[in-house]
Amino acid sequence: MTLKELSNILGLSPTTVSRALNGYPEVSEATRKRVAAAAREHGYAPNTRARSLATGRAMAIGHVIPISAKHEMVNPVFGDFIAGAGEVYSRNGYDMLLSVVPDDDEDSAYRSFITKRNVDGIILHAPTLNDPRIPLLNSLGLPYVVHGRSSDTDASYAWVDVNNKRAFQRATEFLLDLGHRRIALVNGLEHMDFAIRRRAGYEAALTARGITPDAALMFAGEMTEAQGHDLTRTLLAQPNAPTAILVSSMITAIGVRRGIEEMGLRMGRDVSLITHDDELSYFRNGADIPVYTATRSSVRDAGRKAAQMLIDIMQHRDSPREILLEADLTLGLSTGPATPLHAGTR
Amino acid sequence: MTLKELSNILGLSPTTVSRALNGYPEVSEATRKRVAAAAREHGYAPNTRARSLATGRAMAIGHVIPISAKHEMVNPVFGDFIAGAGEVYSRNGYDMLLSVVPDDDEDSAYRSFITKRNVDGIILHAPTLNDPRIPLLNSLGLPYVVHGRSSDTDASYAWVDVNNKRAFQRATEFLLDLGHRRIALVNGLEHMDFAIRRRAGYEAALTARGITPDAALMFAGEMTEAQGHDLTRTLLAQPNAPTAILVSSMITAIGVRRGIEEMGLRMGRDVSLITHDDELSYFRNGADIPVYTATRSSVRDAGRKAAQMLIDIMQHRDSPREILLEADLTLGLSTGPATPLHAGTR
DNA sequence: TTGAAAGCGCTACCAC
DNA sequence: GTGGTAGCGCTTTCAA
Repeated sequence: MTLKELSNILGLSPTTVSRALNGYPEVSEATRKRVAAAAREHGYAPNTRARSLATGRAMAIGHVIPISAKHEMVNPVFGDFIAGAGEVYSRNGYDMLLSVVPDDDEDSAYRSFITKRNVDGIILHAPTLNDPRIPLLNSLGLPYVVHGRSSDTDASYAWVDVNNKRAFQRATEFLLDLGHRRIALVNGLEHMDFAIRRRAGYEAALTARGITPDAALMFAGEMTEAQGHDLTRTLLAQPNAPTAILVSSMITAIGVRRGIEEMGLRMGRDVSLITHDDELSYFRNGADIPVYTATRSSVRDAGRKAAQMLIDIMQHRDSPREILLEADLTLGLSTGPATPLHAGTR
Repeated sequence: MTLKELSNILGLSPTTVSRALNGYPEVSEATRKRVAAAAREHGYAPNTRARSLATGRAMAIGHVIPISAKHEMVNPVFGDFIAGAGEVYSRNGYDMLLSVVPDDDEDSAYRSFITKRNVDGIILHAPTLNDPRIPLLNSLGLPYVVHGRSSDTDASYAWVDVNNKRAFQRATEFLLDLGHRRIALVNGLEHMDFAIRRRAGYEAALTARGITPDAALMFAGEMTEAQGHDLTRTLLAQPNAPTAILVSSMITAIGVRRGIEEMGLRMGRDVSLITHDDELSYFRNGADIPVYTATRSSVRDAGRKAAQMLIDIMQHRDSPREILLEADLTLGLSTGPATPLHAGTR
């Protein structure tokens, strides 16, 4: 069913039908009703391609999802972000275009979005320190919003971010309050902006209590299970092992837990683990493990906010261009002590 | 840069330039070279919208990602599947359109894809028992491939699936080999087809050893951490507790682990856990926990295969319409005994 | 081997 | 308030 066919059925011109359907004011109420009814009856919906060719707007937004070229891993938070953004898009009539590319070849994806002209805007994921894509997009002149921030960039840009620094600062403080002094940090790769901020929060909390961050307790790497496992075994086998571990990713945390298990240690008794994800919904059961954060829901919320911001930008609506979300922190109580561990405890 | 502008620069007609760029045979080699060079130089790429309006092909494929209306959770495997599919799409010039919808309102997404005519094909995710979307899509006449299968459906359809039954059968056999007799199953919701097949595998393995599946040890629910945690506590507090737990999801397994920790039990000593995900990469370290599967990579592979199959269908190419992938099983060895647990062990 | 022109389905300008 | 019509940028006959 095309606009022309529909207008023939109605005995109206395509012009009028189009106007009626698109809410133009100069159409009589009676006609509008009649047109709407006929459209519904015949299951008419405008052809997106034709419309966007005529209007010049693609009514679509592009997401470039980088995957680690090495591990072929997709960061699970993207799913949450995408879900939040998708909600807002569909409410506003936008389509979501996804482009999954190895993280060593992202530029081409952006350029292709632009030259093929099939999106009106872009969400930029996983920004790094001084991210080169920001000046690239600025020069290309395509509206965009960054999911995260990029430290050390001169360029200005619109962004939505979770307060990673504050979240990690609070988590660290929590462990300090429990008496822990040797707290390890298992972080993401530190060219990623979020990882830099998380470390900053961790260090700030330690420093505020007069503890000098110990390089031997800080790790940055790909957020895989294996990484978490291997690091944990190494860490806990040290003569001066940490009593608590702060982990930057749910996936890595699985490996960390396994490492702890393998060492024959018990969570909450021998070692405390805080993971940066919402493992908290069942905390009510009186677990003796400190539990922290809710990034999954924060990330979904960030998706909603970023999508709305981008739409506002594209439609020249005035609204904030920088949004910092708190990670909806919830901390549990631990009954576990903070005694040092020794090699070979197992 | 439009085709017309480019043709003006070259002193050729748009027709010729179009033909040269699209590999039509009647263009002279010299012209083709000249055109290609100019296109590259001026960064010309055809406007997707215009092209697809002219050809009638959208050059895009739609994915409808259902999210649990209750939990707002996105199944992490979608990320892996999408990544695999995206790879194939971009190699073949297709865009990927994502539509994230609550699982109680999926029909509208399919219909909208079709009426708006912005995709040439669809990948159907998360099929249920006798999934109504299959006849719907058959009647709509849009090419599609199912990621998974739908038991009890008369209709025929193209699909790519992982061998869930065999994977769970093997995992169960592995636990049986270790001496376990009371093995719990923490499964996904059993209107989902994959969950039905997993249970079938579990039951088949038990039955083959003369063990009658015990309804008190089988659970089906949303695959959340909380679910895994609560179930595990309940399970292990029973007088006749299981000695091993087979878990259907990486996320749920996190909760199960926590439940085990909270009960004061030790993995591999008091209880064995097998999770359906690739926790195996670091098994070489001599963990004493049985470890199983590699769905993440299988799922990515399924994404690739499904995308290719859909493209083949759309381009009327002959190829298999049903692909069953093995889950790339790797089983570790457990040193854990299979002794019964008692309430209050903690 | 190349080009002119129609048309994909829609919007938007200009008349009435 | 309604309708005619010229494009949007491309592909695809048909003619040369």
